[in-house]
Amino acid sequence: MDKYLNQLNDAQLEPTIQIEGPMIVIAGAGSGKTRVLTYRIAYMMSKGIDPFNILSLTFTNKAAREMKERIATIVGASEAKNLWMGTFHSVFARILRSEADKLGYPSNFTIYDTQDSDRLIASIIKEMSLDKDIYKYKQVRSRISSYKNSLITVRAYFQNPELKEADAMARRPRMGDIYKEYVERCFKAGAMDFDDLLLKTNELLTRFPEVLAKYQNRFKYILVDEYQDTNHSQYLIVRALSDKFQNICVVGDDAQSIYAFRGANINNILNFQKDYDDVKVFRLEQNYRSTKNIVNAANSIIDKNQTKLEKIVWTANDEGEKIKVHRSLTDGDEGRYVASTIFENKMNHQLKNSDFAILYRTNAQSRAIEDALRKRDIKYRIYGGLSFYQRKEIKDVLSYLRLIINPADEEALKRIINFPPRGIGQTTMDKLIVSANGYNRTIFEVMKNIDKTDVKVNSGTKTKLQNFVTLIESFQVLNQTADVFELAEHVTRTSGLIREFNKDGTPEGVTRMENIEELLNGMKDFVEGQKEIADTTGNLAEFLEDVALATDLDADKGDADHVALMTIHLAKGLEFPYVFIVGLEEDLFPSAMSMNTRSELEEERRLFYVALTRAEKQAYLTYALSRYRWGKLIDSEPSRFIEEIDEQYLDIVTPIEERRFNPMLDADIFGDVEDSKVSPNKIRYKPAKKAVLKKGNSKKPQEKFQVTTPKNLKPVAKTDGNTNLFDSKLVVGNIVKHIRFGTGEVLKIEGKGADIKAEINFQHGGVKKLLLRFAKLEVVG
DNA sequence: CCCGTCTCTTTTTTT
DNA sequence: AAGAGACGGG
Repeated sequence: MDKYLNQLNDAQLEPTIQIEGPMIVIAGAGSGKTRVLTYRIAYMMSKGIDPFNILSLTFTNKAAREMKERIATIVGASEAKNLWMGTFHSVFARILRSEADKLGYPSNFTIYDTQDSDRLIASIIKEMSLDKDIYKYKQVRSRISSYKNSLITVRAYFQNPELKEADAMARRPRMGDIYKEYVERCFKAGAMDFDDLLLKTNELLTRFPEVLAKYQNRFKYILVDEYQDTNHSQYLIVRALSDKFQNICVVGDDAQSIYAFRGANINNILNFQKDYDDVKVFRLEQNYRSTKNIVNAANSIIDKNQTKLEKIVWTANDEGEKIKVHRSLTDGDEGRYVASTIFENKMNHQLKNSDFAILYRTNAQSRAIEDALRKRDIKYRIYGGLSFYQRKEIKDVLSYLRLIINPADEEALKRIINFPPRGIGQTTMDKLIVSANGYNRTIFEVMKNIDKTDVKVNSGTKTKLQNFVTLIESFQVLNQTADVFELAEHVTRTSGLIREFNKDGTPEGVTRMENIEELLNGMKDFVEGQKEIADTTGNLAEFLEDVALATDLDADKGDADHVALMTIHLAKGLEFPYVFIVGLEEDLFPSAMSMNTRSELEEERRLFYVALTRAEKQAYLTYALSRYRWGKLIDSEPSRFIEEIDEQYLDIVTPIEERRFNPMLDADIFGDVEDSKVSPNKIRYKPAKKAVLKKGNSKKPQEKFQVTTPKNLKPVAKTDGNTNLFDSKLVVGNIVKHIRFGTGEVLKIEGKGADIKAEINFQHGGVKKLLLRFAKLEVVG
């Protein structure tokens, strides 16, 4: 153990060997906090503390797994295995399963994901005949979510006139009724949503003192990582569990609090010292990750925030390169700049793809970057976005499995009862739902006992319903003997899913089949893996729970060498030698949704801080002057965050080739200016006085507006044939190739911006007008 | 009841 | 640009 402790500096060592009592470690970015947490747990175990008594809550399951592995190498795998480690959601889901009966839930309750919740809420709104434009299901869901995270139960809601008033003011007086119905329907379906996993844990610990005592005694030592991102519900769980022994160690960085949108309360960390007596406070301020330029630049940003704990992050590392700031004309150009910069860096410095990360504010931004990377043949992987388990075909398979272990699961049932099509339509479903609500039974029960109910359907439909029930029941029988993989294979074949996805030979159908195959392989791995672990049964319920709480980060297939693409939120806790932060534009980052209040803006700024501090050697900030958003090309202006960085740390680069003129685009952007329809000011271009744009670039931005008119331009010859022409320089006379129509000659180009059309005379198919935005054309001459 | 087509909305971030 | 809901023909 000593050999590990010797690796720590004094500031890190102190909290590592402080075992008893409440304590907080305020850990700046890159200050080695994971190492402190890891060694601290190992140290505790080396001092004889039973791992069964240690609960360690992390932000992702991946973080937990890695930490566990690391501890295993120090104290031995058999000991480390007994640690309780995981996210709030996964740890307490596990506890809830074993205590479920106390709350009236089955132990095999389903976990509803966001999509399930959305669908249920949407159908409730419909059943209640409410106006769906006023009661938007996503808004309703997030409202319900925030009630739950603040521990406002349905009863509490109705007891609080202020809440009712607030919803009534927002023109949603029925909010409470929807909430009530939603909670009841979840309960009846034997389902908990993400927020329930925390809310029900609180309920369990408050209503059953003996249960609370049991877990207090079990978890004598509690550690919470990323404490700045805990919400009220999580806060109360931690308080309750740590109340008896008060051995609570929280670690976090208020400057990296970025989850307020899902209820995280930064005050949890700011006020921790008031919550417990004699709190020991430790600060980790030396950054080991990044260069001086990066650390100092990040400090200069976070300085602009008012709400923060005082700390000084510093580094003994090299000065390093300045942060490069790059402007592009379009998001497509931005992608190409990133791709070519990665390409050059790899060549010049012998780097791997995995040395690079590209971070963005919104998932939608990945597309332009992907295109550029693909063209450069740079391997990449997208993290997050639509995760594997949320894809339609995967959710379909999983819904069958969910229904097998929990036939009450309403959302799973509704999803698959008519997929593949079985002739059970909406009309029948509506009747079933009404009846089920009337009898206070589940839909499945009503179907099963259809003759004893008041449901009026014709005999054909009745047979179809009975066949479906029989199908599911036959799966249930098989589940007694088969493992997850065998069962799922049988289900996909017998249910007709495979046939359904196979029937159209479209590329889309092929991808779907591949995904199902991947899912089955994953199940096989799961089954194999479970055989090696003694205390688990490897059953279907466990697989589904893993899947429901898996993050995309968890599913990392490891070894492949790829550039990482992800949102900044997902990048928290990670580090990369080279980091590109793209789309640094007003309304995008900071997001237009989050600049209305000071605190929202401060959260965006913390997000930027998180992004920048991921970089070890070099950071790039890029922005585009115009970008496609919801299908339209819109102008953007550089993010205020660029200006907020002390300019001594910046290097403004905008290479010549990236400033090349692009007739298709520029005809529109600049055409308006020349027509004087729009004053130059309205083109949201930073005025020259801004330091950011002045420096390092002899060509002043304003000059660009007078550069030229489209007709003066000679089209640049295309080199790579695959480019979508909208990004390129199509002119009259070009010979192009279309996937369906074959080759043809461009006769005319008309329209502006997103609506640019080309009239093309195809050899087969004659003259067509194509929207260049969509047409996949290749220039051949 | 099914399915294709059209229109409309929607996009911030995630366990 | 993609999904969800509405609509209408079969």
